[in-house]
Amino acid sequence: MKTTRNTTAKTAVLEVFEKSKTALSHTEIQKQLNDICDRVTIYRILDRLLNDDIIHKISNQDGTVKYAKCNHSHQKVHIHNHAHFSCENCNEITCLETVKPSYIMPHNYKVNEINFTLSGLCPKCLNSNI
Amino acid sequence: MKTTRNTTAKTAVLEVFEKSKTALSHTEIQKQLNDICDRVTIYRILDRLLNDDIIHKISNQDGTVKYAKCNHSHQKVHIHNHAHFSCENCNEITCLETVKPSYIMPHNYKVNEINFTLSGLCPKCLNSNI
DNA sequence: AAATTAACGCAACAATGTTGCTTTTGTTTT
DNA sequence: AAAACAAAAGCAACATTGTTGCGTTAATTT
Ligand SMILES: [Mn+2]
Ligand SMILES: [Mn+2]
Ligand SMILES: [Zn+2]
Ligand SMILES: [Zn+2]
Repeated sequence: MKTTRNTTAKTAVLEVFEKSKTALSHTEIQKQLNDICDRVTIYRILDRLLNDDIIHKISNQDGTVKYAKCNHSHQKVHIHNHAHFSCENCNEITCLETVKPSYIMPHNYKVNEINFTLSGLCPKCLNSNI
Repeated sequence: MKTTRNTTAKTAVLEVFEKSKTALSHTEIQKQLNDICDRVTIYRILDRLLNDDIIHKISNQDGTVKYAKCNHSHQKVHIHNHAHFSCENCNEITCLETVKPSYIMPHNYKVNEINFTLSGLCPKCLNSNI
């Protein structure tokens, strides 16, 4: 059985996530790490963290991919049913943990996951744009 | 004022969309066109069709980008508020024109657009997997 | 038919992500 | 504490996707 190790790079990446209030792209993580490791290493760390349900991936409408820490209290079954907000002005993506959409599906579909992203102006940008 | 022209390549791309029941990626379009034009040309045609609200763009959770024809009856204000379904088995993406999520947002956000993608098994794959 | 310019083809480039292979390092075992 | 083991890192090379500049082609107007 394959065990996971706590390397310095992985710890550093986790610290970056811990400090950030918003979701982060691979490039943003790399910049914050000040090149303490190779970019491939960051990709592999992200893969592991995704696999261990420590972070989740958010694909934005514009094609950018970001990652954010999961803040669930380690349930057995891990479901990401919350929405995300993408600000058109500052391009920050935040988890909206409280926003869970309700919807009616046609028959004969099996839904395993949902991805609900809203875009517009975040509170910060809305206030500064009065 | 810049006018748009009906070129053979653009007409061919539109025909591909017309024939397809599912959303198409740039690569899928290129294959169906049998290289009648350069790949850059397809990108530029897609840009124009997006701009003219003839197609809309769907970014999937896995990072793939697809496009589908808009089937609205040319309203003045164009809103894409329908959901999309992404099949984990056949990787097809379809518009769910009838599925429109309801949700409650926190204050101080201005929502301009929503992007709601569900993934799982489509009716076709669900039936063949019994 | 000639003029105009949107659109095309091609080459070059950029961003993002993946893979193979050797070396390093975290963890377990002796 | 040293040796053994294997996960993870580093590095180079490659793949995919999308963009840009520029000379040429072709759709549309005059
Ligand atoms: Mn989570
Ligand atoms: Mn539409
Ligand atoms: Zn903002
Ligand atoms: Zn399917």
